[in-house]
Formats: sequence, C-alpha cells, structure tokens
Amino acid sequence: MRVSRLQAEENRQTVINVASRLFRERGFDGIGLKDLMKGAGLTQGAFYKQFASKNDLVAQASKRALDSALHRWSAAAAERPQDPLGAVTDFYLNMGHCAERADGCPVVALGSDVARQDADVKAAFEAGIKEYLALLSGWIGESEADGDEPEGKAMAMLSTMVGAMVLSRAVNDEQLSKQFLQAAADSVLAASPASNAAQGSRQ
Amino acid sequence: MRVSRLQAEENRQTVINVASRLFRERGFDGIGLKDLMKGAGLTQGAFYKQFASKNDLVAQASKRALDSALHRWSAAAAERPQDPLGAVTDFYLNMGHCAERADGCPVVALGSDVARQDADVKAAFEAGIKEYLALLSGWIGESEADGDEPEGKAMAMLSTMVGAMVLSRAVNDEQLSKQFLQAAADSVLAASPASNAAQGSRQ
DNA sequence: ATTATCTATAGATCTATAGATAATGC
DNA sequence: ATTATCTATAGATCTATAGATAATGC
Repeated sequence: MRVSRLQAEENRQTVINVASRLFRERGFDGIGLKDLMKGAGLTQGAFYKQFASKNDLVAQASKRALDSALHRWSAAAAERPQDPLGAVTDFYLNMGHCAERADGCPVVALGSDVARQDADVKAAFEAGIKEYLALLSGWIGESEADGDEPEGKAMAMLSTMVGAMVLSRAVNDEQLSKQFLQAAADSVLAASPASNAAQGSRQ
Repeated sequence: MRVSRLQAEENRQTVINVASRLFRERGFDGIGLKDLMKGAGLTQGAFYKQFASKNDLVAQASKRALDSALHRWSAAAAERPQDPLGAVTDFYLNMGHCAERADGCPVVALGSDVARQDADVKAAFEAGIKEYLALLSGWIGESEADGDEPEGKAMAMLSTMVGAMVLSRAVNDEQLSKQFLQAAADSVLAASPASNAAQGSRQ
C-alpha cells in the first residue's frame, strides 16, 4: 500500500488541486474530506499524513486557487499586449465565468466565506489580492508611490470586477447578470487612463 | 406547552430575524437548526411546524436580511437629503461595517454562498438587489429607460461597493481594508453626475 | 379537538484517530 | 525499519421525524 516519496508528494499536490476546485464549487463547508480525497483517487484515511487539519488544506487550496487564477490573468493579458486591461475584462467579465465556478475567480467563489476563516486563509487571499492589484496597477500605468492613495484606481477596479461577478451569480435573471458584467466592464475601462489609447484596438 | 397563534407567529418572526443575523455571521452551512432555534428561545423540535425545511428558512431569512439592509440604506440617505449618495457611501464603506457581519450587507456576507443556493434563495437576493439599484439610480438622477443600458451606472456603483467590502473582509491587513473602502468611495462619488453639486456639502 | 412546543431519536454525515497492510528506503 | 495508504471506528453534529404534553380555540 505504501507508495514512493515522489508519488506521495504528487498525491499531495493532486489533493490540493482537487480541493482548490471543489472548494470553489461547493464552499469550504460544502464538501467533506471523504469526497475531497475520493476526488484525488485516495481514501479519507490518507488525509492526515498529508495535512494537519481540514483548515490546513483550506489555506493551501486557497493559495493554489489564487496562484492559478493569477496565472490565467497573466495569460489573458499576454494575448493582447497592447491592451491588457481590455483583455482581462473580456476574460473575467463574461457569462462563461459566471457559470463556471470551479475554475473561476476564488475571491468571487469564496470571498464571503473567507471573512469567516482564520488568519492563515486570509493571508493566502491577501497575498493573491496584492498581486492582482500589482497587475492592474501596471496595466493602467499607475505609479505605486505617488501619494496617499497607492493603487487607488486598481483597488476600485478590482472591487468593481469582483462585485459584479458576485452580484451576477446571486440572481436568477440571466439578463440582469449580463448587465452587471457589461456595466462593470464599461466602468473599469472608462476609469483607465490608457483606455482612450487602447479604444481603437478594442473596436 | 402550546402557545397562542399570535405568540406562535411572533416566534416564527423571531426565528427568521435570528436566522438573518446568524446566517450572515456564520454562513448558511455554519450554523445548525438546534442553535438557530436556541437563539430564538425555542428547541429544535418546534422548527418543522414553522418551516418546511432548512432551505425554506434560508430563503425567508435572506429576504428578511435584504429588507433590513434596504431599510438602513433609506434611513442613512434620509439623514442627508441633499447628498444621499454621499450619506450611503459613508454608511456602507467604513470599517465598522467591515467588522460587523451580522448586521451588515447580506450580499457581502453571503454573496458567494448564494451562487450555490437554489432559485428561491436567489430570488430573494435578486429582488433585494433590484431595489438597491432603484435607490442608487434615483440618487444619481439616472433615467430608467434611456437606452440599452438601463441603470448601468447604478450597477457599476453597487458592484464597486459590494466588491470593496468583500475584499476588505478577506484580508488580514487592516490598512489594506481601509484603502479598498476609500478607493471605492472615491470611485463611486466621482462617477455620480450629481457629485460636483454635492461636493460642497461633503467638504 | 386541535396544535405549538417539547424530549427523544433515527439515520446520515463530519473531522479526526487507531491499527493493519504492504511497499519503500536504508 | 519506516511509512503512505487502507479499513474501521469514535464521537460529535446535522437534518428531519415521532410521539408526548399541555395550553389554546372552538
């Protein structure tokens, strides 16, 4: 029954990856260790040789989810280097993202729950959120030390994007969902100093 | 042990009120029927004479939470009739709201969870959200039938406010929390057509 | 007679632990 | 000899139901 150290580490990574998806889909309290381990092809008994507690996995899976989401942002931006903000708003603020919770933004899928988690989990989200802000700041040409409101515009943009996704997922009316995403995209692009320059390439 | 019909209805309302607070504080899955009923001074056995299921209470408590939150918005706006938007952003985007989950905005406290609930719960949130939009629209002087983007600005504002609160609650760094709220307030007020007119009374 | 609430419990699930097993790593 | 995983289980909790009780409402 024992497997090699390499295989054990691979299994551990699989559990974290599976958890990062299943937590986003069902919530931290919405899935038990038995089903999480089953999703990784293991049984529940193996869990506590790999993690200290469920909370330990919650923290690690949160970090994994944020890393994965940031990677997707960077990839989306890289596909349209002359207009990274437009590329990311297109990528983020659409109905596909609204329907696909497991692979979507972890702040949207778990933000409300994170407020009720301990400092370890919040630390994972805080680190990821700071990276989101750094990306946005760079794309809108915001200096990071130009006054008492560092990254203020980036913070407002991220808030608008996260809020629009949360709202669009909280209603039944699909038309209303779309309108939230469209209104957020309009607002974010209008607030970017670079938006006029990039407008041509977006049209 | 039996109580009067009047008392029974009063008890039912108490359960809904208690649930609307405890769900916001601990999440729909974070509190059981035993503790919910205990919070209303009853025992678990009385629950199913009052509600069809836990989900039934989740839907009713969601509606109650949104009604209560809308009432607070109206009250805040009424205290500063010449600048309702400024009054509501002050009331909503502050650290007290960030710390007080049980009485705060239900979209912030439960938004991520609502995406995983059934249509009844989403209907309660949808109705409340539409009322938020109507209030905001009125305050910024937005016509409700002036093009293909009805209430677009109100939608972006609500998204920004909800997102900022979710983000500010998801991090450990209190300074960062404050900056999200400040950035959101700046962004929302700058986007209002009436913001210049009201600027004087806000300074 | 009806019924709102109570105590008690069924049956499922949850996190965490214990001990057995079998393959690895020395 | 060590250990990653397995099966099994402890003990707590969850939603929901059953039957008893005692006050209401007719």
